[in-house]
Amino acid sequence: MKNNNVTIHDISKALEIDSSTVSRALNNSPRVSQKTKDKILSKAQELGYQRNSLASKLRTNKTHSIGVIVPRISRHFFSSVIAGIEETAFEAGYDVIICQSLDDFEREKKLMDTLLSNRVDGVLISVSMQTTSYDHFKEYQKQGFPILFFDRPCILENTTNVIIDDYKISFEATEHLIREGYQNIVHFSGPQHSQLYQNRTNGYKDALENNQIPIREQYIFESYLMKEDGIAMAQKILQLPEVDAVFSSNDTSAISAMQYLKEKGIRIPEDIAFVGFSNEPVSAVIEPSLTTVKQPDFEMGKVSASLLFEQINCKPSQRIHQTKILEPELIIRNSSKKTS
Amino acid sequence: MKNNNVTIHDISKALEIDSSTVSRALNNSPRVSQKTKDKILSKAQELGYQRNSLASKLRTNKTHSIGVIVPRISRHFFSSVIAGIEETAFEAGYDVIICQSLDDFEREKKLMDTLLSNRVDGVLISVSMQTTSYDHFKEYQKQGFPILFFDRPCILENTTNVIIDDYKISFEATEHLIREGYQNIVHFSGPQHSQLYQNRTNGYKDALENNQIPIREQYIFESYLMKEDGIAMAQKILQLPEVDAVFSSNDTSAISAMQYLKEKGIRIPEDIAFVGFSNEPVSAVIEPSLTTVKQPDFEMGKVSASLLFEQINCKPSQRIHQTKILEPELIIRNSSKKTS
DNA sequence: CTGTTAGCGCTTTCAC
DNA sequence: GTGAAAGCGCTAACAG
Repeated sequence: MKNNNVTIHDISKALEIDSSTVSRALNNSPRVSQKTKDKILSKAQELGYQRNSLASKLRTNKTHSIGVIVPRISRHFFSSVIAGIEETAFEAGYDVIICQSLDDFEREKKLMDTLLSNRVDGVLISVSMQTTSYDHFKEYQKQGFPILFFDRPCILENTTNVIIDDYKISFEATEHLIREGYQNIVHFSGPQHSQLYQNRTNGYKDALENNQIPIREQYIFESYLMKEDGIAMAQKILQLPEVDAVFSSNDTSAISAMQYLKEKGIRIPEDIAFVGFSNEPVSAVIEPSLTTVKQPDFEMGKVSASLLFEQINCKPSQRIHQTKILEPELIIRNSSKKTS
Repeated sequence: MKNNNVTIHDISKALEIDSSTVSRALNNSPRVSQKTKDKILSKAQELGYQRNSLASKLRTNKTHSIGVIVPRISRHFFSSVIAGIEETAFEAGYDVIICQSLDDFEREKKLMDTLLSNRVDGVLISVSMQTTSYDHFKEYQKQGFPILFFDRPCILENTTNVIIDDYKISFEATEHLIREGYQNIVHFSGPQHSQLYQNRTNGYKDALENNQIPIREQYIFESYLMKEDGIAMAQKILQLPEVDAVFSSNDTSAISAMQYLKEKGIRIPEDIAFVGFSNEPVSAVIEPSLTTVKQPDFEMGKVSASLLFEQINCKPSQRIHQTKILEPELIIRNSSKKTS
């Protein structure tokens, strides 16, 4: 039976080679002869040696790990971003520690703290919905700790952000519906205190205005991304008989709305057009043949991670802070032109 | 501007109190007077002290963290399990490190290694589809390291597992369809080298046999949980005109099958009954009014985490290994009785 | 190419 | 109630 606590010193003793040489061999240093390396490696194997990363991290002050904080990993958008992050991190030899804030501000702060006390080299974060104060982030950053905000940007100056052009794509999606002949377009949005959802709503509004269509506030449905909000949306939409199209910038609620309607046996008329953000695979199932907004989720992960690594490998004083804007894509599968 | 590298020694010097007392105070030891505690705490705040967990973990040989390895966090089943794990871990004061193997055996081994070298106190794992050899797990366990397998059990003796009674629920689901009048029931399954999917297929087969319905091998669709498999399934099902019901124990592929059919403009006849494992929110959207298998995902997370903590807080020699079986639920929303 | 030595930041016995 | 001192396991000058 192997012993769990084999250290380089045990190997050192067994072989009568100094522990520093053992350490070098284990790290594949060119300053150790192949012969000694082989001896050490096979002894390590034999004794069941398992490196203690804690000790090495403590000593070197480099952890080769980054933290990622997202509201919920179950949201398809975020798990795709994480896939992108992991791919880039893997190539760069970094470990990724994934955490979920559950959109809870206190939890988010606690997670930041845990990550920092574990000395991750940097953090990628999509802040919680509840987050309105960015002061503590600023504090960390001032200390030279690399933080990158993705999807939900930090409103402060001199921060690094990777975001999506929500305004533009929402404008385009809405204009698309208008061009197809729809006039009574409902907008499923998210929490309006969120910059991100505000941008989407503004894109929608401006597209209407740009086409001389009046903006009706009762056509804009706010939501807190909960199941109940989706149900409320579904109930509201039934009371607006003139509606002929939906632009959803919030699939989470759109899905529960659909689900609710289906459960009640209510069928949304075929001639109501639906344009959604295809975060969840669900939207593809709901209306796979219709227009969707394809978010650059995986790409966002890759871009964010590379930018963070740039920051990490750069002296705090020389870091360039920027806001990178990624473009979603409007995928028009077939025409949903109004027939009536 | 705060300094990133404030240690207990800096506090110690500033206050002329020994660092050991500072350490005790920071850990809220009863052996320090309230007065000194207050002084130390406020100084720590002032200097922007941030504990170095690496050092403390190294010293105490306790990390208060556990690792979780799942194939993919984007699968709804797994993110629900993780939610359960995190809830229980949080209550117990443990950190959770989430990793995805992407169903890649080599990656899984590497992740195990990383977790171990970071000295997590235990690991919860749902092994990758590719995993056929469990020897390395056994090795770790022999060394007294607590490992718990969930969802996809370890076939070896003396391991702790938390699984779902797949056979039973598949039997019940199939019998339900038979009772409703269906005879030509297709089964969407997963990789047949996986015990889990075998159990599901066996449940399906035995239900047919139990009702004197012949088992037709061409009615059983294997899948590797990839999008292409779903498409292949969809194509196959179109060539079996007598099919009147589907029992899907693999929503991932079922969804892409549905999606493919929708994209092609093919409608599955209304009188084909569908019973699925409702892991993904999608199935609820596809057929929210029909029967589904509700898996105890969140519960599985809670149960698994508690069992792991029991193992952790128990000497290796005194650990009791068991296999806990959780029961899914057949949710019959309304009758899908055959009308023809 | 290998050994000596010091120390990363923290905790914990043992004194007093 | 507080201090002195040792050491967790590893790495990195520096020396030879």
